[in-house]
Amino acid sequence: MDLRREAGQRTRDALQMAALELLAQRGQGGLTLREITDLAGANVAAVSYHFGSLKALCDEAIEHALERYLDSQIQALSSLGPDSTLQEIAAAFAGPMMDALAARGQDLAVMRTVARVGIDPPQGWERLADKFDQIRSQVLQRLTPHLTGVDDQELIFRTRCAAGLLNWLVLAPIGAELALMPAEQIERQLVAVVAGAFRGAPTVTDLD
Amino acid sequence: MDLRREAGQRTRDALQMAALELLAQRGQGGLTLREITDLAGANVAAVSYHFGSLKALCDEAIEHALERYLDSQIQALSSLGPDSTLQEIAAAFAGPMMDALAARGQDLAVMRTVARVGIDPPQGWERLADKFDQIRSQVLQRLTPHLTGVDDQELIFRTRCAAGLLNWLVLAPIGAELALMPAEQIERQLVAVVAGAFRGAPTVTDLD
DNA sequence: AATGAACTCAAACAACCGCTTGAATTAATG
DNA sequence: CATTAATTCAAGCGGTTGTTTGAGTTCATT
Repeated sequence: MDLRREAGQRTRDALQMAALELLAQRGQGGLTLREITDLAGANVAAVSYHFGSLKALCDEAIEHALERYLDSQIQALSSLGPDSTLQEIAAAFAGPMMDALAARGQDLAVMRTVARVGIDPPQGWERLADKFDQIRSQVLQRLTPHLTGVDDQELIFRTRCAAGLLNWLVLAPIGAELALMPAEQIERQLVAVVAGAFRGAPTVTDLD
Repeated sequence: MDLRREAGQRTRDALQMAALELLAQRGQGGLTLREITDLAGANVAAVSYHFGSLKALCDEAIEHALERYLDSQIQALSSLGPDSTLQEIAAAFAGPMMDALAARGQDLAVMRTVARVGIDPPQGWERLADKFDQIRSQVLQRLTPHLTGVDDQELIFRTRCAAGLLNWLVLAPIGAELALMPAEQIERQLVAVVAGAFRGAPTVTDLD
């Protein structure tokens, strides 16, 4: 029982990759069993055989993509020094998304899928809630020294705004334009915007 | 020929409103002919009779919503004084979205539909390109005096980031949480973030 | 009252949906 | 070589999709 199982795993992976690609393009409701199997070069029955149902396949692909993204962001944030600047924090926060935009390929599909999940959350996403918490607390911890006058609730709000901004960039057609810019230019301008959103510009000027 | 035509217009409007509501909830691919007609209290054939097809109905509802939003934002921006602060510009820019979040109702459906259009653009959106240009040039004109060291391309980039941030807030589930906050708190925190994104936080500190 | 246009309706249409089935294929095991 | 289990396949299942059709209803006009 070797070659058969390897072949099975291969079609399993191909199905999951095809599902991810279509999920990134059109979201959960916009894909079809036949589309996936055609793209993967498999038979329609392979989905039921390997995953049980189309929904189970999509759930697994989404959760896999989401976990992959969260881990990369956690790693980027935890590699920051203890006295990092606002721009360094922003660069770490936006890093995975920027890298995906520059690399195109499968990473971009992962990012697009993650971003779509932010709009239409799947049902099992609570299973990854601790990783979200981990990211949030890390960002909060790094951000607090730079924004002493801002309470935690507002810092979380700004972090979610920054995350939403990034998700938008990879999802909207502007992302295609972005990918044409030199990577260093994307990096510079994006870090400036994200750091600016973190810092904010309150009406009552209580900044340092 | 009076009462009959009025009744016809009534079901036409009901269909368009139902389509808008479902478009806001689930996007272009996630709605069904029967769902729309059920919500509107009409027969399935009414769609073909009044609009020709489901797609034509959706296109009309989307374009109507988009035009309504663009006009409200143009009006908000043009009511700004000549020497408005960064926060006032941000408030005008985010105004329509904030108002919709506070009002709930049909305006929110318009905003959600507009935001979804930003991700999956309909084919006829070029017809409104001049209104997009109008908004962009107005924002640029207001923003330039505050950010003398930043070129137009980067200002446009920051504007699109700010727009994406707003779109994200009305689309993502965080929007539901936002609506629970006091309107003044939303206003204050959102203006701070948008103005912060406009201002940016470049690594080379060339701010005033 | 009769005509005719504007509109609505239940029923049906082909096409496609996700999913299942039983046979065929493949490769490890006795 | 015969057996057995894992995988693939074409074909078909009931159900739903968007759209069409022709009869029926409603109301202004004659």
